[in-house]
Amino acid sequence: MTLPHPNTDQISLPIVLGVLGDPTRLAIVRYLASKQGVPLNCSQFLDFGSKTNLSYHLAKLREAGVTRAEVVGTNRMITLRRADLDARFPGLLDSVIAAAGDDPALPAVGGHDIEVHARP
Amino acid sequence: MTLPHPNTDQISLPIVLGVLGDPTRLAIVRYLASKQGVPLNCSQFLDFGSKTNLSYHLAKLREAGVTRAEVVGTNRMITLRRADLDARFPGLLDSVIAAAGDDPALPAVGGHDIEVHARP
DNA sequence: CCAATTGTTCAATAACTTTTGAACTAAGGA
DNA sequence: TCCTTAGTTCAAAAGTTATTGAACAATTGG
Repeated sequence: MTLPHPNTDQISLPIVLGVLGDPTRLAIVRYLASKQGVPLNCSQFLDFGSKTNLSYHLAKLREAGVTRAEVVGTNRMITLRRADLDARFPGLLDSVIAAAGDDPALPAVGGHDIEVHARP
Repeated sequence: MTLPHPNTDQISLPIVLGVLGDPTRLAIVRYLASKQGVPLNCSQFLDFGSKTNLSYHLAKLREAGVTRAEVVGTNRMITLRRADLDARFPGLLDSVIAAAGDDPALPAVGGHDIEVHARP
């Protein structure tokens, strides 16, 4: 019940760049980065597209090695493969995320920052 | 007789990433970077594709703001827009070029390094 | 002027990408 | 067991991208 992911050394630069060169996927990556490693399930990206469409984009990100998806019950918990990407392409992810943050043409990251344990 | 280029502030992150997510164009950018700012004409990229195909890829790079093409006689002298890209997306180009250099799946950059003034 | 060099444009084609809705699977809770 | 929630798969449609060869334009050198 585990989904296929490339090993760190199988992650390909042109594939990663191509995958990040899509506004929807870039928004997903930005959102994941803003959550500082907290895993998100697919439904939390519904602002960025339909359920079917997200399934497609999240599969692309996973197959490229940008994200990791862990099966937990009926959920796929999704995280950025930050350490793996930093090991493979030092500085790349940071500069992409920083650049995306500065670009007013891209949609602002929504949500409630990194308030993980919301108090009632 | 000047070709259209985006201004620095018009350079778009997803477009740049998408354009770099092609092995031919990534090879062109690597090769330009290895030449340290020395302008190259299109014919010097013929290892990476046919003349027609290069015209296509070089136009993509130029329109994305990754390269600059200056018309000099019948030549288009091509340079990387390093300073503009660094200003717009700090660290991005450097990390891409470094990552490309480490990736054994990509073709090695050929040519004669930065020996600009070859002595007879 | 003539020929060679440099690169573009065009049309055709093939291949890939994105998006959609309907149908589906799989786990969890009542 | 039945229903709900979470997400995938499939096929179709639409759009985009890459590649090619033939024809073209523009400059330069003889």
